[in-house]
Amino acid sequence: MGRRSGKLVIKYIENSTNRKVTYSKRKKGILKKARELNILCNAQVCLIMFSKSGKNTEYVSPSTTMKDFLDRYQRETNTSLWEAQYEALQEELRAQQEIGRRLKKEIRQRTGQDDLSEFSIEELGRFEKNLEESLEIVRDRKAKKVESCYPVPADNEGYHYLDFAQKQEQEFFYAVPSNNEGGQQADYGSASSSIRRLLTDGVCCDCQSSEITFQHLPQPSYTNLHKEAGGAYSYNQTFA
Amino acid sequence: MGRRSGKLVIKYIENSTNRKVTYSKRKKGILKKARELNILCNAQVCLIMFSKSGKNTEYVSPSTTMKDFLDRYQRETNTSLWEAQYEALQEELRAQQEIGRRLKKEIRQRTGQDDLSEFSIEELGRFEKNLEESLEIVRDRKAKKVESCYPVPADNEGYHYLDFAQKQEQEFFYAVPSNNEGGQQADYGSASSSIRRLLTDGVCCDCQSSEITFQHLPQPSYTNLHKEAGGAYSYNQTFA
DNA sequence: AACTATTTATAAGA
DNA sequence: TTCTTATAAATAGTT
Repeated sequence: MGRRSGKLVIKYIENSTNRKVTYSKRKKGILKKARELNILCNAQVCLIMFSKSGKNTEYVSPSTTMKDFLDRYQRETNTSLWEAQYEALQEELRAQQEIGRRLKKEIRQRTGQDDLSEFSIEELGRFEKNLEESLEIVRDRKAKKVESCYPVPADNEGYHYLDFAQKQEQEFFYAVPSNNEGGQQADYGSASSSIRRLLTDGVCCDCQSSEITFQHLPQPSYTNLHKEAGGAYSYNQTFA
Repeated sequence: MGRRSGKLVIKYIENSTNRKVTYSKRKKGILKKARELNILCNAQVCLIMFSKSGKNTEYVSPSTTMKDFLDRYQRETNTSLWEAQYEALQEELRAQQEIGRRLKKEIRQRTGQDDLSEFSIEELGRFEKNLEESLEIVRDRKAKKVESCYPVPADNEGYHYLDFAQKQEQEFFYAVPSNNEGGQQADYGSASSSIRRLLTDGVCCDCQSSEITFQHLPQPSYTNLHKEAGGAYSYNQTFA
């Protein structure tokens, strides 16, 4: 089209000024076409252009953002434009989830909450022995703790210590019912929360549910950022 | 343009057939414009269209792929189309790692490998009680297993069963040294690997190392797919 | 899917 | 750049 005799040959415009003018005019034209296509046919259109000098112009049909548009593009074309960047991360996440699953199962098995039928008699025996050893360690620790908190006084005072220790035994080991009905909610300071809950509830922390929730984990800060970021790619109305 | 008296009003075409025809014609037209803009002005153009029915058509200037084009778009517009997703994944990974860390610590504490000094006497007492309960459960399971594997015969044969069970006790509980020096490497079939290793090694699976590796995790199948998919975004020359 | 009257886009000129 | 306008190109309505 235009004021010329004969068909226009589509070929790179060498003259810089002419090329720029043509780019400007045609850019305006194609943007208009994109918008018309959207209105006439209710089509969703995304158009991004970089001029030779690098300046970019974009159009995305209204009621969508560039990000949403490209998300849809990926979904519906069954392709992935950026999965490569996430691949390693996703794999790592899967591995970590698997680790968590196994660890939870191990704890459930250790606390008798989970099925032990898959183990042989021999294995159960070893497990039993292992628990006995753990029990031994804990008892030893407790004894040492008692000793350090309430050091054994001079020989002639020995009676008092033993008396106290026995009293403690009774209080500590039998005061809390096995199902912890009415168990107290004391502040246990810095010790690991899972063991804390174990100690108060008598069952493993979160192994009962399939998902562990750490309310005190830092909440991701991108949750809102993400929504806001969406607007950044919206329709840049360059044409009249 | 077209065979009509007066200017064309840009408005949604209600008639389905007309709309489809118009979409087809104008889609062809805008793709031609996109290619011409690329050739005439050496502009890089990306055009994606979704028809109302969802069918998509795309164009990317040659010598680029859709991915490269959008990478450039992000770089040069200083925007990020998928950073939010990346960060979400990273956050999720961090959370899972934290979960794993806590679970591992819990297991180490349960097996007496980890420091228990942070616990009070009272807590250690509860922990002890919990271990005793677990031990009870495991012993009960083992007893049931023995019973099911070697059912108690008629009353007058009872002696044989008890005799056998006692023999088992000795074999299972005292045959393996506490540090498992020279422990056997029997095949334990389908039971969970962490408990397996616990049973054979006498220590918690992988809690000693900071990272657990599961060589038998299913490898992601998309790894190669993705590379191949890359070509899918290249220039789709729809027009003549 | 073609045809073609007409509108629309735009190349060249100012 | 923007306007003007002659002309090519696109396409709406029709077959």
